[in-house]
Amino acid sequence: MARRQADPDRPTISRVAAEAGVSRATVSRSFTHPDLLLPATVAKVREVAERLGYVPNQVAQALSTGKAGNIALIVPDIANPFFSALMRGAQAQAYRRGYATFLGDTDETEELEDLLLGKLAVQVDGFVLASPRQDEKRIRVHAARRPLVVINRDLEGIPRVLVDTTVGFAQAVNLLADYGHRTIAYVGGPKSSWSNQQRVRAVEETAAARGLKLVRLDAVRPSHEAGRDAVEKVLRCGATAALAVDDVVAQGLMAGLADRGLSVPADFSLVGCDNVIAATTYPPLTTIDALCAEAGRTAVDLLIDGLSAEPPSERNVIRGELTIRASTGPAPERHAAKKHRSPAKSEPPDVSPSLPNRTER
Amino acid sequence: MARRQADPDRPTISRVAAEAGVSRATVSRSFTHPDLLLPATVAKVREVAERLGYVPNQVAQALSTGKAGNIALIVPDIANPFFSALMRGAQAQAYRRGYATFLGDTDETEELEDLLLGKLAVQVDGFVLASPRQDEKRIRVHAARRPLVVINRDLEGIPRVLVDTTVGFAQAVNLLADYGHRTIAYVGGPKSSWSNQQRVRAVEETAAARGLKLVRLDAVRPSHEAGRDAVEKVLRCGATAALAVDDVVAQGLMAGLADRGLSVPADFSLVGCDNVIAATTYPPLTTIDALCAEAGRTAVDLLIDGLSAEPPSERNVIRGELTIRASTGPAPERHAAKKHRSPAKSEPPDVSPSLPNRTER
DNA sequence: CATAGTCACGAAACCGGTTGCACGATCCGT
DNA sequence: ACGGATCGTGCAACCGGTTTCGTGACTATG
Repeated sequence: MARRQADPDRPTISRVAAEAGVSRATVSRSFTHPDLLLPATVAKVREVAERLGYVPNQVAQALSTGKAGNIALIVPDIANPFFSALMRGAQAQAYRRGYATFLGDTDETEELEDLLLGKLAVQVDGFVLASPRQDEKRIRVHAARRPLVVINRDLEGIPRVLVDTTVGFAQAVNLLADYGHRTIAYVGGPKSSWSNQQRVRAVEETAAARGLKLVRLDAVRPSHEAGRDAVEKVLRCGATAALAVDDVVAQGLMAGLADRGLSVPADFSLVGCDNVIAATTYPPLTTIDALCAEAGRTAVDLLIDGLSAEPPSERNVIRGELTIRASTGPAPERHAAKKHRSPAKSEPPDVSPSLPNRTER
Repeated sequence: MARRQADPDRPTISRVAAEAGVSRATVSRSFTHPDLLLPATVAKVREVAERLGYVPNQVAQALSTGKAGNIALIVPDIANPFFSALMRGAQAQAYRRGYATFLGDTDETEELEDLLLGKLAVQVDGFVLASPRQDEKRIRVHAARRPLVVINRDLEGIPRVLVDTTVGFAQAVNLLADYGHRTIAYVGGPKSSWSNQQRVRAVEETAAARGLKLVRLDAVRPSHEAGRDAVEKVLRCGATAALAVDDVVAQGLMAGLADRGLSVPADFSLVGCDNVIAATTYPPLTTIDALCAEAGRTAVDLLIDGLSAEPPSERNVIRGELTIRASTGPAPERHAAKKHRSPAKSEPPDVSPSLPNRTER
């Protein structure tokens, strides 16, 4: 026996019980069900516990009760600012509600996602799974074993929070149309991404409605390089504006355009999505706010609420709206695009009928 | 009794033992000390376990052995790309070595840092504490209770990994001097940040050695806004180049300069630090590579190695070197700074001779 | 062929909590 | 004054593993 406990002087429930002259059960109850005891008893136990610096051992509690007091957050890529922001919101909320957070980075692979969900299962009371890359079947298997809230994937029967950017993308396409752009491009992300599919659809529909020519390009992994590499194709097809699946790709596009001597928004207009690095680029990106932090927070609330009560409202939609900054402007005059150097001082057209009034910066 | 276990059909060691016709002890040993058993027995148990889908319950193991199989990663701000990158490296390495990772975001406050270290202590075998904001005393208290590896703070007696950017900053100052800049600015970060202190010193020394005038500005929190806001002061003091405590601040400076119609590097040169968003700005930032992922990985290795063997090498220095990109160039001609529009195609001067060799501490 | 020494395995204690049940004390009604 | 609730607390089982110690079988030795 006597495997050494790592923290040797940490008092246990037995020590407190002995010191206070009560049983271990009473000490336990003083903390978990004080209403069952005499106030005087509770006070005495608490006093002794305080003096000894006793803190219940969470691992033992977890084993005994089956409640770990932990949740896990599984994301495809920590370094992607969208997920960083989401994690930040989620972790803070979990902490506020007394839960500690495990972190899993799946490196955008299904295998790791599956493995992590399996490995962490015992240690947590539930999962927040952001933008899963895995197929639906496996997700359902995991959801059956442990409470699980999904972010940005629409799975019937599983509690989920969805950031609806369709309205935002429609607004963006309308903005570009109002600005006189006739050919626009959409630079997309992974096929398996629900967000991407949703955005594609919104852009296609609105472009059709406004009679715009739309060119679709797909980036396998949504990265800066992917954006930069897409520029050539975008320009070749004659587009004068592009919408990107996220801000990172949009920033990549911006760099690629700058490399070719094109300036934004004078020569080309750009719209991102997420609003997470959008304010820090130059020029600041017009983008659809994905309310990442709120999504993370909501997912955690949903999960934790669902642990005590019955599973909560299943489909929670957060609507992201367009935030207009400086990367969008009037279409350049035809065939005068290159080396056109007027700072585009013209005001945005009055697009109010088709636009929200939210015009930051 | 019968507090309900959350995962009802998960087989336990007893079920496996019964099914295999052996005792629980034997099942346990089949996994932890197979050398003590007959190969045939091990094979049989393994087979049954496999069939039942048995996986040892990590919580029970933790309680019994005192080894949790978890580590915690405490950072001041998840959303800061430097820490994102670091976490990515750390988490991946922990996973590779069979450890799960807790995540703590301290929101740049000492209090949360202290609280998180306390709360998580039972659940983890050790901590990686990145860029602590807390005072040394408290850190030592925590280090005494649990193995702890610090990143970017030089605390005698505590295993630590330090990203030494002094050489890189010296190289950067020399580069600027060679380019003909006479007045340069350093835009710093939090006082409590070891990295910042170290960088200040390197810049001061090298600037003095090269006879440059140096202006120091401090940003309380290293953010984009802080960088942007610093531009006015920087310009007012006549600097033609600036070094920033990190890439985020540098990017903020870039935006502020652009707002004033100044272009980089033609009118002003800029150097960042970390090399984490540096390649994605436009123009790409000259920066000092802080090898974030490597730092995270090293810290985790140090920590885990230290759990079995005796505490490892204490002071581990990773040297970050200058990465020259496009944000640095020749100093503009005097009083001709504004609206100067030559793309500065000149090659960087050869900076090697004036570089210091190893300026540690 | 008796005895000591190995070896593989099982019984049971233990990690540090929680909780069902029993028991004794107090309180109440009649 | 007595019987039955009610209440506060302790006993002991339990969560699911690990590990010490002991035991019986088998082997080696004299």
